[in-house]
Amino acid sequence: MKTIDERQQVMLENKIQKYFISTAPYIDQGICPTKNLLATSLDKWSLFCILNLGYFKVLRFNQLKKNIDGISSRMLAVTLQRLENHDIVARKVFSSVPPKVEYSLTSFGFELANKIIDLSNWFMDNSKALQ
Amino acid sequence: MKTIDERQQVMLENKIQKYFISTAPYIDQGICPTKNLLATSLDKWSLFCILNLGYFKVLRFNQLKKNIDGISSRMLAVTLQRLENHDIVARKVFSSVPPKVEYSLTSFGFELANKIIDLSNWFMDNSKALQ
DNA sequence: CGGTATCCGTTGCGATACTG
DNA sequence: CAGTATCGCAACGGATACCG
Repeated sequence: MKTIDERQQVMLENKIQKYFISTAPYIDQGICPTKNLLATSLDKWSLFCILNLGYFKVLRFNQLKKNIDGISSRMLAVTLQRLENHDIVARKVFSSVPPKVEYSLTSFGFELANKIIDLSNWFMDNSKALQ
Repeated sequence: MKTIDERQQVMLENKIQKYFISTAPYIDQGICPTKNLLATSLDKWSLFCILNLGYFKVLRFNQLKKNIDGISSRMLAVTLQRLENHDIVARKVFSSVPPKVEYSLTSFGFELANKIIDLSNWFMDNSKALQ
């Protein structure tokens, strides 16, 4: 059991202060960045999409659907659209018949994938409660 | 726009592989660690609880309720219980009348708070889409 | 003070069917 | 192939009332 010293505590307080200062203008407009950025980018299906695209680099719609066990067309479409709107995923359409659409991570999405997987692995290594 | 070189890609692939290997046993039991750890620890109310406890160190139930704008008793209770079950928050009961209960972060919760706030601040600094 | 119990509207999301 | 449209169930979560 590590102890939390005063210096660590002050560092955390400063970071939290920074967060509340930078989010305040959005809160005033009724927009919750916490919810819009974290919660919606880190839900279950988003995570699987990001990890799949992080691993395979480029995937088509039905390849993603096969890889992500249990996802419906609707949720995959909704999730990918949201990730595209957040500039996490890039969508490339080839105008051919039958249609072909390729999904991949943006550079922002690639950075995000790294941060998320680090957090996830830390969780798996350190959490005592997995249920 | 940074480019993603081959070395970075391979590093990410390895991390993702590690994640899928370490989660596989749970998946087989029908438990989804991704959902149970990330999604439930990082929802909107959990975040506010963690950040408040990170900032003020120790808070009582109704102090938390005042600080977290809009939360109901029910959701605060549910959220705190879940965080306690995940060993993120510690609950200390003083058997007195009227009752007094103090909440604080565990050392695991403190580490988590740091990781979450770093991710949140990175989001605020780098994301183009806040809605 | 620190919750729990209940009700109930809203949202999420899976299944199915359909389309350019 | 890559989605959209519609439906309907189930879970989430807010409001209110109540309790040790």
